Amino acid sequence: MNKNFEPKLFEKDIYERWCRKGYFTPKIDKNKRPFTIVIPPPNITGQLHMGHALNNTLQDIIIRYKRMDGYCTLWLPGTDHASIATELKIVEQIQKEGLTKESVGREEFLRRAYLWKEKYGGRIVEQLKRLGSSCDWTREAFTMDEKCSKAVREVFVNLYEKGLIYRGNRMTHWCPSCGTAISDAEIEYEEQASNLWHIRYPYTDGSGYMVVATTRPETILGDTAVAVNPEDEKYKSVVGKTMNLPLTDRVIPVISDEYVEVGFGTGAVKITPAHDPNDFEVGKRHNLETVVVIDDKGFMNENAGKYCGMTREEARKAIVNDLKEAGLLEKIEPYTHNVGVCYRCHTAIEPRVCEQWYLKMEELAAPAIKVVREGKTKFIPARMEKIYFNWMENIKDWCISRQLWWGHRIPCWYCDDCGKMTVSKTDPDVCSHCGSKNIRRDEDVLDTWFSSALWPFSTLGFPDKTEDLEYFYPTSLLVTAYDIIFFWVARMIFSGIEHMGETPFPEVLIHGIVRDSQGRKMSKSLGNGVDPLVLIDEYGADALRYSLCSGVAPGSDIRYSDDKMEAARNFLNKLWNASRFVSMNLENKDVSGEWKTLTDADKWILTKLQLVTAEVRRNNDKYEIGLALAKIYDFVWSDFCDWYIELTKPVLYGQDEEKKADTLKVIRYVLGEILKLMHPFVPFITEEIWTELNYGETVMTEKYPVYEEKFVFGKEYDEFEKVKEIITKVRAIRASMNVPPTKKFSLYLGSGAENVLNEAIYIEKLANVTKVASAEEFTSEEKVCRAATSFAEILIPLGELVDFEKEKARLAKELAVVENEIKRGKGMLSNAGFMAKAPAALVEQEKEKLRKNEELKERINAQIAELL
RNA sequence: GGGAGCAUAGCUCAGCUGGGAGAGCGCUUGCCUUACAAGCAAGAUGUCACAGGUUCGAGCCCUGUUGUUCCCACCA
Repeated sequence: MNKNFEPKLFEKDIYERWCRKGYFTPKIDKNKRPFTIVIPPPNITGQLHMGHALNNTLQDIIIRYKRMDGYCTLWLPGTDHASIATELKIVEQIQKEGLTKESVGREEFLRRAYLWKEKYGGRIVEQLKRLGSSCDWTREAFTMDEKCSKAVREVFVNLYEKGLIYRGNRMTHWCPSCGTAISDAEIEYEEQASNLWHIRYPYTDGSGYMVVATTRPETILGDTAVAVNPEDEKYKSVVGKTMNLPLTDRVIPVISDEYVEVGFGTGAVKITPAHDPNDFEVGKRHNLETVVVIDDKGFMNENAGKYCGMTREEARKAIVNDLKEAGLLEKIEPYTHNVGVCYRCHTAIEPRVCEQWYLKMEELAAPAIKVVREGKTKFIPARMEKIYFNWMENIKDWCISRQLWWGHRIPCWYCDDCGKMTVSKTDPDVCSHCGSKNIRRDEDVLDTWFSSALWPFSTLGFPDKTEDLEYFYPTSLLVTAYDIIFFWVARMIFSGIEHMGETPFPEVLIHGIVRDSQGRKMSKSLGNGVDPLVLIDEYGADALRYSLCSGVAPGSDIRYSDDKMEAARNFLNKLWNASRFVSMNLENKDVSGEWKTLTDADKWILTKLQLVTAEVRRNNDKYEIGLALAKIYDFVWSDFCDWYIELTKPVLYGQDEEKKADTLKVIRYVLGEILKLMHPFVPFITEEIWTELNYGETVMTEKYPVYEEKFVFGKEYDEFEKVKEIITKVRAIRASMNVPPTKKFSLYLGSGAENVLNEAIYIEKLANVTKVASAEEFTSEEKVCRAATSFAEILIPLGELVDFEKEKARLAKELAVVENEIKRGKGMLSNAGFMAKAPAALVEQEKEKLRKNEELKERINAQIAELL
């Protein structure tokens, strides 16, 4: 084995071997319980970022743990076609050739998109592999593959036939840059510093003007009324009057509507039904005309007169200018407000009235709320359910059509003769209503999330009743970040219930996002992103996995830092070297067969191993990955390396061959259990050591360790804790007395430490003393340093090295600590309330503690007396 | 406007059903001890944000306050 842990040397080979051996592919076994996770499919346009790394590491840890724990595990991977994102890439490519999307046509566009997908769509998959993800690649899916497309079509038609999917002419969020409608969930709000422009609207009767405040002067051209609150005294007399709409020759009325808030702005609101959702509603109530002035690309249209052809921004400037010149601009007030932007391209959303497809949500949401209320789907942590309920209970109909080409084309045909729609699972040749051949297919595609919503069953073969669907659905767990609870989790839940009759997963593990070392979100614009692939190159996939998961708690964000990467790498290096120690000692040794006799040190580590195994399992079962890792870290570094390995040295470097063989068997066994315990978290290094030390073909398919009563030795464990205490005490004295490491001395143990004398060999080696004997044997006149442990006194003849002042100070300090403890204990035990109400075991424990402390105090006092 | 999270060592964070404050990094001191200096040993460091309350007992439970981060809604 190499002196240092160098993951580059083996990660790739190991992953290839796992794939080749088919370890990731489950064999359906009705006698086993399935455990299924479907991957949150990354976009084909995506590159692995830290969020993916965290998300997939968590899934891999859980799936590897369950696999080792005897489940028939399936981690089903795949990718998402990412309608808008991919379409933008292709458009960009086409533009580079000086062409446009329209000029190349739909067919050619799609051909190019598929080519692009073939070429780049697999990038992220390869990157997931580098993380060690144990996905079943034989079942890899793609939201636009045949299987998933069939499911989409089936679901669309069923929902349409049930009347849940409908076409409607409504106010829609429109992204002028992407050129498509988007759903409510796809809008983000950004706070932007802007102005409230106060504009004078002159009355037609020449009786002056009314001042209207707006944040969007460019929409003036689309105004069809000005509204005031009916209760507003200020305006009661003007309702019904008409006014000249500035910069146009149109005349609009003053109307009254509850929507207007008295006291905000000027109390008068210009109404632009075509370009504002609230105004649209007002317009409907008052039968106002809808004048569209901005087109689908964000340019002013022919209704905008001289401003036609300008962008929204240019028009705003020009209009404000013209208003100023016309003397109609009362004032400009700085104003900060939230502007809705497209979550993909961050362009300001333009609300627009247009014909789109919608999914009626009320009926679908109700049972989806119910399953979570009833605990049939649990969010971990539970507080995430509030986010879910808040969204589901206020849900609006979902706009599912997109004016794009890359995606699932809506299976609806319009008849040019009878004008009716044909919606069908198979492509029709004729109109299903009149039989006409003059039918055209809808141009639009479905929202990407429409197909993602079906992911837990579309990937398993739905609508066909496949063996996979039968066995693996419902899946067992979904692991995702909180930012896509609305986009994805909620929609999968109602889709699963609607189409499969069952919630798609009983548990949803929500994790946070990865931030930079200062707690900021990683973003392209800040340039603070960290590339997980670079980290894998530098530190190895295991170190990345470890650093992402140590200290991770469900639902909370984590910070990335180089320090954490180094800490992870150091820990793995520690494991590596511990294994190297075992490996070197095993050379040319026969360790087959059972061990014969166990030393107390062996029993101590075996007991400790059982305790940590039980705890790690408990944490794993609750998906408390961070806690499990912390316990493993402690056990491996402190107990195994710092104590047990050191304890084996006196034996391994000694002459007793039989003892040596037994010790080797124990250390080899404990290391093997460690490798199994750690494998789900750091799969590569554990596999490398496993095969390097000839434990077997792979650790991946080993049984995850269980707590074994037969390896728990309570008495010896307690006894050995005493040995450790003595060693620690002697080392501390050596340090505080400035005794050089080369200076050796003897050690005498007082009454209470009789049993510990049997373990002298360990104390000699680890505390660096020449001999350990009973205090009764100490007869020398030499100056001696006395110290107290919790169970006995110890004597160290240090001769001239004993410094009375230092000794006095040390003992005084120890005395103070003990006296404080005694005070605390006495306080508790003399408290009537405590004695009456505290559990009996606790009272006993306190009594025992007090007794021990009083003994300790006596010992220290005796030492102080001795000193004087 | 509605809701949620967080506040513990210099930094990053653990702390399970209330019962003597923890880890990593950093810091101090001494060590190249034949697994590992990416290491070993020994240390120092806390008004558990603040104010009340419940309790025999509160970092943990309740109420309020402050600071901070986020989500939802979106009034021109």
